[in-house]
Amino acid sequence: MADEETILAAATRHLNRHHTASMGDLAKGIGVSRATLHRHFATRETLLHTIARRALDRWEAIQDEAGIEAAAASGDPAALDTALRALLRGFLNVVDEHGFALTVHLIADLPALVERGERLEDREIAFYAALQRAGMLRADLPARWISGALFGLLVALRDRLLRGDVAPRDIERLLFTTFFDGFRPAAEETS
Amino acid sequence: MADEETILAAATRHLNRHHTASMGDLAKGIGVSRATLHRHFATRETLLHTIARRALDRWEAIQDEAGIEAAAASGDPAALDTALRALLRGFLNVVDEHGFALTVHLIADLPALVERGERLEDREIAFYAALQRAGMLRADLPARWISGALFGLLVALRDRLLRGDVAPRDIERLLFTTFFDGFRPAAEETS
DNA sequence: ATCGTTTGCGACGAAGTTGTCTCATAAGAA
DNA sequence: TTCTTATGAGACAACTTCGTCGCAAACGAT
Repeated sequence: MADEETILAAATRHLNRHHTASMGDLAKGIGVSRATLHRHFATRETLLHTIARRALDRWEAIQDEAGIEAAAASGDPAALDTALRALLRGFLNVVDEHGFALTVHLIADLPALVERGERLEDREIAFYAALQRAGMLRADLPARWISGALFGLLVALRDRLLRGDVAPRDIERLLFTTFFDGFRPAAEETS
Repeated sequence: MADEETILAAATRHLNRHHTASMGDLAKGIGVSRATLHRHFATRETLLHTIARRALDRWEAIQDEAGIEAAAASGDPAALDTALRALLRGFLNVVDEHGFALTVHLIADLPALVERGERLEDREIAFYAALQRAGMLRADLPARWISGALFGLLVALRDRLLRGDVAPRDIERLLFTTFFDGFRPAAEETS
């Protein structure tokens, strides 16, 4: 019953909703006793850091599976485009479990994790910069802002998902078209 | 020294950084004693709700000053465009003080505030819908998603501001162009 | 100078949380 | 079955936070 991975996922989902949940709250939400929770994670801090580490693992895996480094190195527009879309789809796959806005605060006190997060972010920003050089993304905006804006869109998407305002099958279209095109109507040839 | 408005603003800024700060932490961060803090706000809950109420006040004022209701009622494209830009600028003015992502969680336990937030959100969504009808915003996306995405962009902007990644004077341009145009490069006539 | 107000400081009990422990029970493998 | 392991329930002290209080000092207006 007590698959550690299961506990972590449940705890993450619960923390997504109630950021300040105590160990007792979490145990109840997960469906295990507080003692069991403590057997798996000696400390509340340990649990939080484990969750954060797992989120970073996922993030890194998504980047790797999308092949952003190879694509950036190649500079090939087609490869870059493919990698970008794979990256976004990877984020969408975990958008419901991982509270992106939350993760950052979970690790604020552990320099090693903070630094690892920054490395992942830098790697991603370098990828966006490559996309800009290849003409696949606007070059008149900082690559760092592209990263930040995408992050914000994912946060918003997750929020809307939680509130049931958007359907899961729509999120890919919403993210892609918003990220690429924004909200200005396509210029039409007015007759 | 103890202007209540000053205390609220300082507490808000501090909570933006440390979501779980105790009354002692807040008092220290603000620069007053814990007793004084309790004299102004009997309970931590009271303080949080006051902050949330203030955020809702600001939000409503921004909507009012932008004149989104009149613009939506008129249906006039020019008026709608003016109101939209005023709305965005209004948000930008408070983006550094108010943690948008935070506010929602502060009021989660007070139905009256939740409801008020939903009313403001609905009013804004009606405004976006009017913009869509007038052809000023894409009509192929839910107005509710427009609202959410804008929210996400503001969260991201605030985050980048806090981290010093973007300059205050750039945020208006970043927000406007991202919101309207996204990150796809403008189609160029390749020679 | 004096009075009234506000503030900081320190203390207090009440309440909640944390981490540890014990014990009885349930589950599973040999 | 029997033995091993994992679990739930409960109790425990240590710690933190909270809300309140009393008191002395600082401040401001008259």
